Amino acid sequence: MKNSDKLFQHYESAITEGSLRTGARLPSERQLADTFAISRSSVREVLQRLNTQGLISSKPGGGHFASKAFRQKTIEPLLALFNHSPESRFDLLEFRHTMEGDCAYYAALRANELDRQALTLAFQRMDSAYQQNDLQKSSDADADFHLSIAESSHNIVYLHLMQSLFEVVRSSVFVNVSHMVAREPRRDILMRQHSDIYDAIMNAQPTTAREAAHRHIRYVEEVLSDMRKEQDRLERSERRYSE
Amino acid sequence: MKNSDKLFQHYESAITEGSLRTGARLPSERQLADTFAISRSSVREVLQRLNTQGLISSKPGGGHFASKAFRQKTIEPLLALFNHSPESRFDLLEFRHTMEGDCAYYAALRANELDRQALTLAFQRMDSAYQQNDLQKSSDADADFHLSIAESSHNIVYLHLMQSLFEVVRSSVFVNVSHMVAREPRRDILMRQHSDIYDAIMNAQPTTAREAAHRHIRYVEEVLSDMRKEQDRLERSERRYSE
DNA sequence: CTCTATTATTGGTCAGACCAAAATGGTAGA
DNA sequence: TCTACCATTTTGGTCTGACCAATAATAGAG
Repeated sequence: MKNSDKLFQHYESAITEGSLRTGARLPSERQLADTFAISRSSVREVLQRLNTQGLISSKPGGGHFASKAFRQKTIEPLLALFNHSPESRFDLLEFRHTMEGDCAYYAALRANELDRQALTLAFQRMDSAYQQNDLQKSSDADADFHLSIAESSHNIVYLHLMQSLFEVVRSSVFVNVSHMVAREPRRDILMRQHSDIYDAIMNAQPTTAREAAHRHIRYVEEVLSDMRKEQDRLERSERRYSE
Repeated sequence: MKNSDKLFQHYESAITEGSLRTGARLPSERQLADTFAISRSSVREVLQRLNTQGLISSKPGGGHFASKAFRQKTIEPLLALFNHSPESRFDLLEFRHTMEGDCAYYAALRANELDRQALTLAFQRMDSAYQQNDLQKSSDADADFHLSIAESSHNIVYLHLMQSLFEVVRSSVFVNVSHMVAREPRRDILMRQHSDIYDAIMNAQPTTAREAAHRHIRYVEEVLSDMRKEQDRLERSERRYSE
């Protein structure tokens, strides 16, 4: 156990446990170095670590201050990716194109009676959510529907990945379905596509199911691409006005 | 924007996006300080930050390495699954069947000159490893080859998942290639399949590449299935003797 | 007492040094 | 030819002392 770790641990627990109230100022770097009997360089490295964990914030010339103790859970790797390279969203869709197709294929091939019941339930919930025009509920039900398909595929890897992906999608505003269904024609088209996938699986037609899933993802891809262009235009016009 | 942030950002994205492979070694602190024109202290503070984010791990006297813990998190639950329900290995192969096909497809579609060079290098290394009959080296080179394909696909999600999967494969004894290549005819067949994929990508024939990849995975599936039956027989006979 | 200008303190950065662990390379021996 | 061992170099970890710019504290002028 390194000596500097003692300092880190001390303040980590002090802040997360609340014994250091938010906004409280830490001793100066030189003082910390003195009291903990380590060099200032080491102190600074510890402070940097606390900083990246969001436990403190630093002001040049001012000091280091305990900040809100919310410890951000380690970011989901894929999510981290999305946050600072937005174009990767289309990479995700490209991958979903691959995956959802085969997933639906295997689901149509293997779904048993229990799977069919669960799938039907998810489908009906999604249908009513769409008709109620409840964006949040629609989005959740949509995810549930796709997850049910993954479960019906009886392949643990597909299920696991689908869960992870929707975790990402849920927290990524852009890819979220809720923005797509705002316009009615889109909503109907989407629902029709879902219905196609559902029917193919229930009728045990693997190839048809795969094709329906492909069509679905391709459409989502198109809509998102359109939305992106729209947003770009919007931003450009805003820039024009602010100049 | 601090100057040292450039360094942080550089390696943060490099690791999350996968352009730095798991376990890859970063330049030494002194060298980083030199190339980024900042002091070694600042470099160290950045490295500490990367460290607390779990992006790198450091060994005294050794170096700083792109951490595998990061990617493992995506797949951790999957890994646990593998260990105590062996039949899920075939689920993994089923998924690879889906993924590697399209991955090769996009690689053939998009590989640029740099990708081709890397791919060629990986292919040659794998070839010589197979011929030397070095099981460990073959297995590593095999993974490298498939990773190079994922890189050539220019899709971050594919790359990320492929890396994660091989992390699993590496730690799962069974699916490891090394057990397959023990028999010479299999080795030759595998190498021939790899060669097919390689050629298709280099000749920019997406559909051919996808089919070659499918054949490859299907063969792996068969071999593993045979090996499993063999092992079952072995265990049964052992039980007979021990009774 | 208020406002301002000076001073001290603080974080941010740098350069140079030393240590111990680890990797490297070469050499002697089998 | 290959292997085991040792010396050298490289690397991360730590320390010291210095300088700058932003901030906070203080003293002095009004």
